[in-house]
Amino acid sequence: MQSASNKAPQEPSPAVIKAWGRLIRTQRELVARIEAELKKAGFPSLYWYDLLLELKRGPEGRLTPKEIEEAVLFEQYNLSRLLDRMEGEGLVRRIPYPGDRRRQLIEITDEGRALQWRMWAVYGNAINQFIGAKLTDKEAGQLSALLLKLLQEQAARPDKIFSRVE
Amino acid sequence: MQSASNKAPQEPSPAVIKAWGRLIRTQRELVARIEAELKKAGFPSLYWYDLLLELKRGPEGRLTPKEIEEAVLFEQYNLSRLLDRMEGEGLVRRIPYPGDRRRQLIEITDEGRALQWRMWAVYGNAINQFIGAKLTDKEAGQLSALLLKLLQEQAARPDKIFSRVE
DNA sequence: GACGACTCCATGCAGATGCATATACATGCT
DNA sequence: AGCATGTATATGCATCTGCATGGAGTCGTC
Repeated sequence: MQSASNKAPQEPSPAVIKAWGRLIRTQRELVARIEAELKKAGFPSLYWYDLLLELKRGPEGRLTPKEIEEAVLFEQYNLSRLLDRMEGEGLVRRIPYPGDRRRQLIEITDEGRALQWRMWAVYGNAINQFIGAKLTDKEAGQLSALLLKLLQEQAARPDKIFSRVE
Repeated sequence: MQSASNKAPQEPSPAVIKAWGRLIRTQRELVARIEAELKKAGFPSLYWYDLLLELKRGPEGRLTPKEIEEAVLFEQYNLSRLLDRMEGEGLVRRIPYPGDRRRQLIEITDEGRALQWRMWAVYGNAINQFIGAKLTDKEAGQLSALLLKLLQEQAARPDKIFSRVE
């Protein structure tokens, strides 16, 4: 019985360890470089950008905080305060959610849209420089596919199922 | 003249944008999951682990702060204070650097080694669960190779060189 | 329609981070 | 030697984050 489902700690294979190390390091490095570009241009951080972009894509430029949380992987308390700041800068607006007074809708303002747009000029350029210049489109596709596998839930493990006759 | 080397902002290709999005998101998600495992087991964050591991690998378990900075991509001021805390916990020790009194050597203590070891039981298991279970070793190798390309400096762009006759 | 359980968002407080700058030492130039 | 310049680490202060908890509103059940 080789595939016991108990909790015995499993040493990952060297290839897996290496891939994880590279993943964490590459992301940190690239984020640092890109953030530096944004800062150099006088813009706020990537989090602000992600949030603005997500809102812009939402129906009528609106999403609930809960939706934003999932979309950009933010902590609830953190998002709440980020929205305070962004509202203070006039980038978003809190409006009541019809039919449920616990919730609210966050709406991107014209100013918010404009900022997202201006940031993209810098951000897109940085992506191009730090990623586009290093990978062909084909390689980028392979990378996407591999990363997708990491995000996917263990889909009921169809492997070995065939061995369970009946 | 299609490959001008001026600074005109270049829109990255869709494949590249997608790859970048996946990279940033996958890393955040996996780090969050792994950090959650560590916390659940009562351990400090991955930064502490990385630092301890790096020290352990250094000659006699010692590195200068400068070396650590590069190895784990920490900000200087940040590292300085992290070392305060870790020293307070008895995990590392600051010792003078022979021949240069500006510098210092950070030495991992037995306690530090022990913590790194205990954390690995949880960390390794998490890596196995979140990465090892999703990728074959071959795929992990491909992922490593692609990520490596992203970290490598632009090696003198040998493409298109052949078109410059003479 | 009232109570308990739950969901959504906000917030007080402690601790961590970013930024600018300080401190201490080293090194090179004249 | 003396001074300007550079390198290594620390720190004051403002801001941001994490954690626990609070307050308001909803929903199901009786």
